[in-house]
Amino acid sequence: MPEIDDYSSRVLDVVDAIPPGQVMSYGDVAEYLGKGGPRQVGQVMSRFGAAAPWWRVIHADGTPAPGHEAQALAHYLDEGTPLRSARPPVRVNLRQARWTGAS
DNA sequence: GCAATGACTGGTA
DNA sequence: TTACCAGCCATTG
Repeated sequence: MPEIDDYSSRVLDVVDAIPPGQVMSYGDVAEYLGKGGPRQVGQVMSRFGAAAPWWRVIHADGTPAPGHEAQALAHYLDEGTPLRSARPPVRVNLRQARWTGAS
């Protein structure tokens, strides 16, 4: 198990705070933290994503993490996340599902 | 210090 | 819709 540094810890904290049925883009998370960038968030998710609801963090175009599309889709259907496309390429409707930190 | 790399993004064709 | 490109930022060799 890799050690979790402070930045990664914050990223996971935000991801964990995303309510079911909603998502955030990598860029959104980075902007929310006010530090680093989308690539940094992605790197954290690749390392520690397993310890958080990674399927709620997707690309700006609504597509989930590569290599986990089927898993992500299963969670979306289970949580009722608004989908624009329920089959590959799987795409979440960010217009509705986007979570900015406001409850 | 430089170059390559990656679960990124937005624009253009 | 997909494909390619330039910009972006931290990590790694």
